[in-house]
Amino acid sequence: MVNKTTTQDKILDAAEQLFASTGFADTSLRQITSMAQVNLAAVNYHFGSKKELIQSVLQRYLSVLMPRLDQEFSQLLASQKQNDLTAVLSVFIKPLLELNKVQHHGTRMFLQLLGRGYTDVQGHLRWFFNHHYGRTLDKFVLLVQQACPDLPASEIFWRLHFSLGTVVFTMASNQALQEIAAADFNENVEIEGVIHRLIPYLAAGIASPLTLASQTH
Amino acid sequence: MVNKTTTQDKILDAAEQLFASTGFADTSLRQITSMAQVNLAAVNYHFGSKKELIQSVLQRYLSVLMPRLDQEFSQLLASQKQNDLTAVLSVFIKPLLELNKVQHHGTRMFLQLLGRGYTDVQGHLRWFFNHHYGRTLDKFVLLVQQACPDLPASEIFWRLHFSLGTVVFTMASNQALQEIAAADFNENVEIEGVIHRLIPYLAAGIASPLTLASQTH
DNA sequence: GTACATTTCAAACAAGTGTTTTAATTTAGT
DNA sequence: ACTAAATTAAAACACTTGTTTGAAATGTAC
Repeated sequence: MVNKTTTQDKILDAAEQLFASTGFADTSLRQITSMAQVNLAAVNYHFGSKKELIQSVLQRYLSVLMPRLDQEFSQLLASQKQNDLTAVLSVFIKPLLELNKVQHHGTRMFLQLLGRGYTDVQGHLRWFFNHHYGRTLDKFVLLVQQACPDLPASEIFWRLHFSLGTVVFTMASNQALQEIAAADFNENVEIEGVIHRLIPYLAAGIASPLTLASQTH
Repeated sequence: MVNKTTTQDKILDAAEQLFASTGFADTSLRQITSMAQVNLAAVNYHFGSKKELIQSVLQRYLSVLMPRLDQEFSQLLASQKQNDLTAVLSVFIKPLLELNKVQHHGTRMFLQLLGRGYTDVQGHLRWFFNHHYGRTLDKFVLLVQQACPDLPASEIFWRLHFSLGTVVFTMASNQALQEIAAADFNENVEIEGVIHRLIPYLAAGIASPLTLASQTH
């Protein structure tokens, strides 16, 4: 037997694709099982419920990505040299692009899914993520604080969430954006190109000087 | 008879609140009509369909906001002086905050709805917006281009969408963010405060210098 | 090959959805 | 006050959703 894909994997692959393009709420189990060419009941048999299927789809990527990120963060924290913001943000690039190895269109799909996960959110995904990977996130925040010693913690909080918005939104609507860019500017940017445009934008925003306005409000 | 609120308004008020907190897809007409204390069929009678109700909820704000913005943009375009980015972005502040006059928690609700509208999007809202307010949007893009003459149009395209992501995401999760900020930093920031933190962040990101990386990808 | 556990399958289930229908009621015009 | 239009009301409709059931099929160990 060559290259036997299990029922679980067929479901995960189909679900991933449909969730990314249609969202979690607007994708039915019947769509998923039909595309995966498995029986409807297989989802509940193998994953328990739709909610657990959603988590499994994300977990397939997160379980690879997050330990890698954690390791990179720890390494940067250990090296005592002064890290600038661009360097800290660039840590994401390699681990993210390596997701293409776990699945065919790994990076793009995963980021799009992550976008969906944060916007469709009813709560359980947010909890799931913080519960499993909160420690890793803390290391990242610490690195940003070290790179921006002049910014108060509250300001960094807001700016990191602003940045999260940029990333999440860009990735959730990545496909549409790339199509527009291709049509309007004859630009064929892969996901890698978007990431490289993103980092200087984010770095400039996060490190922007404190203004009088932002202090008095 | 004093202060008679029509059925339509009762529906709009309830729908607005539920859409903002639960999203469009996850809010049922029965929830809406029950909160509004009107008959279920009233939605289809007065608005035609759920889809049209969603558009009406947004339209109540957009029909006030967009003409005001359009006027401000035209005014800036007419004045021949060199506009810097912060000035262009600041144009949004006053018209946005004036939405509080059309409804009690106007600005916050509207921005949260707008966030939902762009993330839940199945397409019809995006079309609706571009169809009605595309011209106004073009003026804004022109102003940004004038403020950043060194940036190619394609780069501006990407950075404006990055910024859109920040705004949309921040507003969609505005309530949660304010609660966290209040708990962690003893900060009680109103919507106005968030906007004033947002503008320098966005301005710095949009105007960030071109790097080698962003040019070669 | 028999026995046991795992997996697949078709069908039904219970609950929820947006929408339509038909009749009752209220409102407005003359 | 009468008539006609606009609005409200309760009920049913047609459909989709996630989940469960119980029997058939498949795989595995002895």
